[in-house]
Amino acid sequence: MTAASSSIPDKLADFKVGVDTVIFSVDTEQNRLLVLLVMRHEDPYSDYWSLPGALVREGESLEATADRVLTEKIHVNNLYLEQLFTFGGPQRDPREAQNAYNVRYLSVSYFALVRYEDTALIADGVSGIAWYPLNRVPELAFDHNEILAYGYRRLRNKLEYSPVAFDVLPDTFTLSDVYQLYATVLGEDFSDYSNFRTRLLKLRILQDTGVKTSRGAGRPASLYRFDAEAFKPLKDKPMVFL
Amino acid sequence: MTAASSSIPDKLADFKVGVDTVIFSVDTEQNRLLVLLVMRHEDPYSDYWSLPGALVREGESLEATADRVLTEKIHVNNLYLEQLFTFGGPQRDPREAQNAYNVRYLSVSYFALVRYEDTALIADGVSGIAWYPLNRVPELAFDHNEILAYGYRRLRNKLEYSPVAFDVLPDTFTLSDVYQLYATVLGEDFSDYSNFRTRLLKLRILQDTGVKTSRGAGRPASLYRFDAEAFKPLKDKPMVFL
DNA sequence: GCAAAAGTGTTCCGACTACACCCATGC
DNA sequence: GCATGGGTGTAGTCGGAACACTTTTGC
Repeated sequence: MTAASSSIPDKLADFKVGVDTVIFSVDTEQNRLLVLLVMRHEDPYSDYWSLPGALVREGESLEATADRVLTEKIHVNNLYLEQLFTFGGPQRDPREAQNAYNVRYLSVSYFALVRYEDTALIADGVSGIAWYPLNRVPELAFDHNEILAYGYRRLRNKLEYSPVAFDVLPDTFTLSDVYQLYATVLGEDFSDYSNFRTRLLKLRILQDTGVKTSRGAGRPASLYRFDAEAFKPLKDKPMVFL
Repeated sequence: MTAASSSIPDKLADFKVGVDTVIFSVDTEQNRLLVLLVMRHEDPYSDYWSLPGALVREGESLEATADRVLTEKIHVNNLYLEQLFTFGGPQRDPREAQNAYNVRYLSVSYFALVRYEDTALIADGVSGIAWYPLNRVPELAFDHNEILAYGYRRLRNKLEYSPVAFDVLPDTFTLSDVYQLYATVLGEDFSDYSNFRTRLLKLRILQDTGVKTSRGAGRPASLYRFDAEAFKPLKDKPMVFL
């Protein structure tokens, strides 16, 4: 880490480190992008919605803390987890001012994408917890609106440049499932369906299982499976998905 | 990196926060990409090269700490500074084990790009400090090789998707100056010079000053100036530079 | 003249766009 | 049949890759 400069008269700051997670999910029924929020019940920002978070415990890695936040709030089967950004300016947390020991709070934010169908909110009766459609998110505690905005930017990028989508889709899925997911996150006007389809298949990372599925009216669709092996050579190559 | 053992009580960890900076520079004379390293003189990792860093002081923001590291080591005129990643697993720093109070060290890494010509290393006589060509970097202290690798990835991305290059170039420059910079960072085979030239001019973000400059043999080149106004509308748009 | 560096133009080809159109199902 | 959603094909266009060629300097 750091070379402790030999001449430091200035006092070093003491920190508690928090992990705030931006947890996204896609409601494929209603085509909405959701984000998980929890209601605060303590000062500061009591009665404000906020991103789920926790303070890092002894012996616990940052990522483990993020995992703990997730499992405390939802039962997660499959997900994608990635570090976002670290906010650490002094005075970003009002607790610092009130604190006699002058402890600072640092926030390492993580961004997660989970399967909506496989998650069950843990209703503990007391603390409110809810999926919010992204466009209806209220004013949040701390600088959480800022963190959320940054997380959303990152989600869109991830979707365009990496196959995260298949982490959140079921094992087998139709091509319009994929399209719906992309359209929900990126906006309706991101691409024509048939062109999207062509480009996606040209990547040769999807296997046609041959199985057809019929959902109401219309021609039955083929079920596809993500081929992790076929994707490997493309890993870390410059590539665009959409 | 999940280390939360269940036997540990739920005590919160106490942290000191360090800022480690990956400082890049381009030696346009010799077409080399350089990174700034400092020699450590204390345990742990005494006599190892490491990234310049410092611990965050009371009342000091993370970015201010990064700035302090820069000004302590070099006189900087123009630069680009951006947060990279936060490394915070337990046991990444050997000092943690020796420490009776069980204080953990978190490292927030920053990445900077500075003008080689405008910087002067502060030779304090004691601690070694040097520009290393990227391909000759030795084994570094802590996980600094990892941080450096990540910083290099980010530098290449920045160059391709944003006009950082013009932050490090002089006010006026020739088109091959720009090309040299890109080629040095991205590798010789990233593009043909004339195609690079065409694409760059098509962006219409460079003004031809009309002034010619002659450097030895060959036809004199036009000096261009970066037009920040013309770039504004392109800001945050999806665009590729190279 | 020749070498060296700057600057221009041209051809080829693949990718993306915008559609039109065919196919298989429920009702 | 017809509406609905799945799936295929095609013509036009844009932009990048490769490379030949011209221009202006130093020597």
